[in-house]
Amino acid sequence: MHRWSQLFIPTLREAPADAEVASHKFLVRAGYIRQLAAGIYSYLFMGQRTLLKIIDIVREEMNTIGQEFLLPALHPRELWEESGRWQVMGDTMFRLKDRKGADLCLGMTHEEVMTQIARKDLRSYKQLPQIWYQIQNKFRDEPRPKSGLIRVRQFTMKDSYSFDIDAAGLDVSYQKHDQVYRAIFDRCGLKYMTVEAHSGAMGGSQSQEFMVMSDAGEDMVASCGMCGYAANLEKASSQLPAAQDLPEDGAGPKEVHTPGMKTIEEVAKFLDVSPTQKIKTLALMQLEDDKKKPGEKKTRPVIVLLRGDHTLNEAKLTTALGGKEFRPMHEEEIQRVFGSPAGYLGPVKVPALSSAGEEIGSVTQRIILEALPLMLADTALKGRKNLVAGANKENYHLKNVTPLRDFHPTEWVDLRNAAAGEGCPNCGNPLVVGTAMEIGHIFKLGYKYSTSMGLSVLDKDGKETKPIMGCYGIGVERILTAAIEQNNDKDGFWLSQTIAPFDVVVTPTNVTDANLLRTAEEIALKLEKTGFDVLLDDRDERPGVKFKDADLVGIPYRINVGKKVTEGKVEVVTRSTRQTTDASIAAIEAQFSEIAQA
RNA sequence: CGGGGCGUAGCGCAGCCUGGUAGCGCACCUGCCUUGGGCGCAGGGGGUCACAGGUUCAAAUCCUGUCGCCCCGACCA
Repeated sequence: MHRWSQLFIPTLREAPADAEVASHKFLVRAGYIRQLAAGIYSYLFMGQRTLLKIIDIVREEMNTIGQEFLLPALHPRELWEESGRWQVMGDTMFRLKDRKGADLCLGMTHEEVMTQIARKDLRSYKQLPQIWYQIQNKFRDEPRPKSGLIRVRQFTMKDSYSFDIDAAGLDVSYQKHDQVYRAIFDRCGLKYMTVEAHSGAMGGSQSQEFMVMSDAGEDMVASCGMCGYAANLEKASSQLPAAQDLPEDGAGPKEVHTPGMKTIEEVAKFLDVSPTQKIKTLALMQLEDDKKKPGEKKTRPVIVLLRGDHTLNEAKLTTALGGKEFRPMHEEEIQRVFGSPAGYLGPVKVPALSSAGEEIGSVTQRIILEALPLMLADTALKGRKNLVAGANKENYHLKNVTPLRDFHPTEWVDLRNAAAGEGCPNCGNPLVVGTAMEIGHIFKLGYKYSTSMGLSVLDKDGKETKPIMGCYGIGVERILTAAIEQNNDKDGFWLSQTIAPFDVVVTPTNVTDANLLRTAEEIALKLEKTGFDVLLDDRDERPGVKFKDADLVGIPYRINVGKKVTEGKVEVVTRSTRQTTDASIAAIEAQFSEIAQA
């Protein structure tokens, strides 16, 4: 039994001024955490106790499908050079040097180390499949840590990695994780949803995120209440109602004078057309490492065409560009490619790689083709007619612009952001867009690390084969923050009994009354014997102080030991509902067990 | 990295404009009192006013620089 009077639970009456979201305010006020630096927190008694309970659940469930490892947090540079990520990770990676001057980093994820182990000791297909996991600290020098424990620079992650002989095997490992993750989040008492996720720069592979809807989150999720479709906005698509085309006005593109009109809105209003009848032309520059000149970037113009009222989805564009970075064109680059200042850009008569599939003949020809701008048109423009676009001439726009007649995009791609109210891609029901917090992610990696780091085993036929990998993550602290975001009121928060630091706090209203204190101690001992985690609030404080603290600190039940003791009764209070039930002291084990689960 | 805000006692803040003994509430310690929703009374401890430099007889206050923290954006396997 823990006695509050002897514990360090530094509760605060007021939230720190710099806390914005509920979980941050309450974690500090309840004495769970204290800040050390931006995005770096100490976990105190109550916080650590809760996190350990979460970890117990994660471990128990993960042990049903995998084996627990513990990898180093400190990694040599060479390992990350092999996968190419020493460069890719940029400033997000914490880097340091040892006494000999050798470069090291703090692990932000562990694909490299896991693959290195697999590479050394996996020899045969007979050893597959394998699922290896660990629960460990991750270090990421985030550009902007924020919202208490929600985005931090050091945190606990359960990360697992699967190795399978083929894609069918990976499917099984992936499904196992899906099942286990659901079991974990269910047991932690979270309301969550799963969404299709952007697969990142590597493209193609399947990926699913576990999301908790919350304004404190950092992701946008589009979902359908009818058929259950849900996707991260980075990935979501939608059905659009047919847009009205303008009537043909003469033959072919026609210049119109639009003096000083630069924005879609201005031009649409001036010409009395809808933005849906306009083409939005974005001038971007793709960046790629120059193999001939290390450290320098090779550029290639990318022209993106969207319907006037749509916005570019950068994740989708990154995927379309095969994971390459991009940036907006500089003014002089726009002049060079379009021959016009920004504000009057359009696709007509701009030299770009056409989709007509030019035969790649001579070397010279290939070099020319590789230098041509890419023109990527959003699928919402497909089949449209008589649109308005910039004329690539200052103060002029073009009417009657029809795709495939007046310009030929390199490729048609889904590049736009889906928006609330648009039709679900599966069933057409209007989509809802909301804010969410990511608590887990399962991801089919494919052969990225097997290839870059040279992992192979012998198959049945004695032939070298690359195992296919998956990786799977859970943010341990995010389970706690999500739970608090979901379950709080003005006085504090309540956790599911499975993860709360204690099941119940026993509160004698006055410890100077020997009878009350003794009764409370007896109840606490009995409940502890029954299997509950019990906190006895034996502090010599007024009842109001103890009730306020009990409401604050996340414990799901409270037992008031007060004046009804003379009748042989105490009160059991459920924190979430504040429902109060009288229980008999003599039968407290049974009566409390009926309300809570032992 | 761009924009904004803030650094004064453990927490929340005032004082700064107009330079002159560093304050308030909560928390903390002692005593009395009180005991079902952050009691009351009395006494008390605690601060290099983020740091460095400058101006001045005198700097929390004015000037310059640096650092830290928060928010918005950019960024984010």
